[in-house]
Amino acid sequence: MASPPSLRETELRQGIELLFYGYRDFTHEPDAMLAKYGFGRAHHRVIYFVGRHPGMSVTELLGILRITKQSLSRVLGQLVRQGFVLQTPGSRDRRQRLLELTKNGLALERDLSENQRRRVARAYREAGPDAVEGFRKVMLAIIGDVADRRHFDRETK
Amino acid sequence: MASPPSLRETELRQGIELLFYGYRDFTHEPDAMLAKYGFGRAHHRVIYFVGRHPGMSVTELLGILRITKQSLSRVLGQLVRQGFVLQTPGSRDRRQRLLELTKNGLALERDLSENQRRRVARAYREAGPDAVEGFRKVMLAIIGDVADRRHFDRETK
DNA sequence: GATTTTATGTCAGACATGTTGACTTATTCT
DNA sequence: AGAATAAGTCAACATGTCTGACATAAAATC
Repeated sequence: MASPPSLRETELRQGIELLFYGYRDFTHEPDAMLAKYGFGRAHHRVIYFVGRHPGMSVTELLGILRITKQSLSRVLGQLVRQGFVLQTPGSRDRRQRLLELTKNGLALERDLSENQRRRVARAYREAGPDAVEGFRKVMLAIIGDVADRRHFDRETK
Repeated sequence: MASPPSLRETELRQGIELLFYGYRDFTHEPDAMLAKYGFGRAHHRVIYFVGRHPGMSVTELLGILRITKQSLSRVLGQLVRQGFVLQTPGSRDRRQRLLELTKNGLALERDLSENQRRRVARAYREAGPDAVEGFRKVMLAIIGDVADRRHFDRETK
């Protein structure tokens, strides 16, 4: 038989599994809601980040999502054609297509995020403020990209 | 203009984004490693859980992954044919195909998980023991399925 | 012992999401 | 004028997921 795992290894394995199960359950219900519109998780991500950063450019969105523009193009095109996202040429740089949610897009965003907000809110309430602070610390440290960590610094604004 | 988000909403939105960025970065490097074998994230999950629960049945694995058997079948079939997973009929119930990793499978599992273990280890070290305890509490509370939460109760064994 | 349920596998077809590569258009920068 | 940038488009393909239908073997039940 192999030697039993050390306490440390057990701890790390638990961390890995918490992330797996947590993310699986975190995305499950929104996925089901999106399916009713014929959309998938990719649409949710676009709607979420456009809602978060109204007036952002396509390039900025690509930088957050880390997918190719061809992948984005399909999803974004559907959302624009179906009236959830509006594109307007940038005034400073007219090559840009600045993105924002339409009224319908805002409603869908609220609907989708509401579910995740509720889940996170429940978890935060159950776990308590100190645990929340610990959760934030660990998740921030898991995020490898320093630029991404910065999203969370000034974000009390 | 819309009213500014409450502190509580900002907090919840941060939680949502921490999970998005965290999971994206958590899976990014293993995904790249798997691509070299022509495998994807689904293969990783199978290898991981079979390694964690040697001798588990296909039904048990389906219960953890929450995908259909047709989806699993393709991934599992590749892993079996390429000699990473071994199937043996159950002795008690000979309908079952009990799953375990081969020598190659074990090596691949170590290779893949090592990356994630390192990332989690670094995050745990940076954040400190109290933060880790908080992280565990919050993630457990995010996991909706009570049966899944139970994985983590007795898991110090 | 006959019937039903369970565990697993398989085939076929579809869809969502992602990739690479090549090319176009409009605009801005040098 | 020429190079670089922002965005879009077309084509082809890989992966992972799904539904639906059906097959086989073994176990459980009536």
